[in-house]
Amino acid sequence: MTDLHTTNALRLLQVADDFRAGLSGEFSAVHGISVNEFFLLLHLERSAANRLPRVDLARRMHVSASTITRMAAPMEKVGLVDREVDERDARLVFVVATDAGRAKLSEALSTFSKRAGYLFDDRCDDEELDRFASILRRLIAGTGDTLA
Amino acid sequence: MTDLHTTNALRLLQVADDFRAGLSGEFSAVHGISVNEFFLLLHLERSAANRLPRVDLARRMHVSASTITRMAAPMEKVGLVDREVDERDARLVFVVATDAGRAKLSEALSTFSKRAGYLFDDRCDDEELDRFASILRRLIAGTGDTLA
DNA sequence: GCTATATGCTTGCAGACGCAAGCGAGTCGC
DNA sequence: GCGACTCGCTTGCGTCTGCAAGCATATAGC
Repeated sequence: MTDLHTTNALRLLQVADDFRAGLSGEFSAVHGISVNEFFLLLHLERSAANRLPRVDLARRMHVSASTITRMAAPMEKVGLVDREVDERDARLVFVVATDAGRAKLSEALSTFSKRAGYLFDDRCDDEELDRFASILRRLIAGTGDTLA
Repeated sequence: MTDLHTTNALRLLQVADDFRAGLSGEFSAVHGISVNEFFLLLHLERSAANRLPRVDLARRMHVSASTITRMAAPMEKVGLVDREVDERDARLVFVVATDAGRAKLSEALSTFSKRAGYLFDDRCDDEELDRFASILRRLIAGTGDTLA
């Protein structure tokens, strides 16, 4: 039908969509956050001092700067993140994870891991898992932001 | 940091997002369609008679029925798809690909394959590609709709 | 045949997002 | 210093999407 590259890309997108759709439901029901909010918190945790400028978050998350502004606002209200202005450069506004934010991330991450387990367990042995991770790592390379 | 299942799932989502973001720009610029419209056409092509009930499309594409309604309308206007009502059951409204729709899909698919080539080429050898495809196929299994 | 229920589709409304414009803050050249 | 440019953030507007309600059609029980 089509070449292997194409088939792999199609399957990749489909698996990712399926997984994300499953996550979305459980996240909003159990943790009260969206998948994007989860990733925002995760990016913060993986960063230097639990904080990132808004423009950095936007680039890492493949969303526009305005989306970060509008995502952060309600999260500040609920106390998941705080707002910090850089002392040197007043243009930079950091999104910083609060203790509550890190706790929420931790809960959500365990849900994430559980579903990741459902996805891979009984479908891959350990060696395949390693190879899979190795390939994915190379496919990410070039974007810069690691996250995993 | 975290177990391999989790790492793989995170990387999977990230690679898929990166790839989809890249596609999105080229699709709208070169072919004048969105990524979702591309997938709609692809699902039709992969189906029995180049046509599917709207509710089926919705399930396969992980979107709501209303989204299909609103996606199909402008595509009918442009002539990419047609509308057919089932003779036996007047509730079923099929979305059917026109010749123009299949041609558009063919163009877009070549763009898709090109980008899939960029993604995998020089990063995986043939054996890895096979293993990758094998794993992804198993990860999809269970949803029913194949697509690839 | 008639009512009750289920199914597929569409529409009103609200939420999330991108783009472009606007504003404040920093930097460079003079 | 001072103007011109750049950069980060926010806001207005249009688009896309999901959810819930409504409508039309089909099916089951009587």
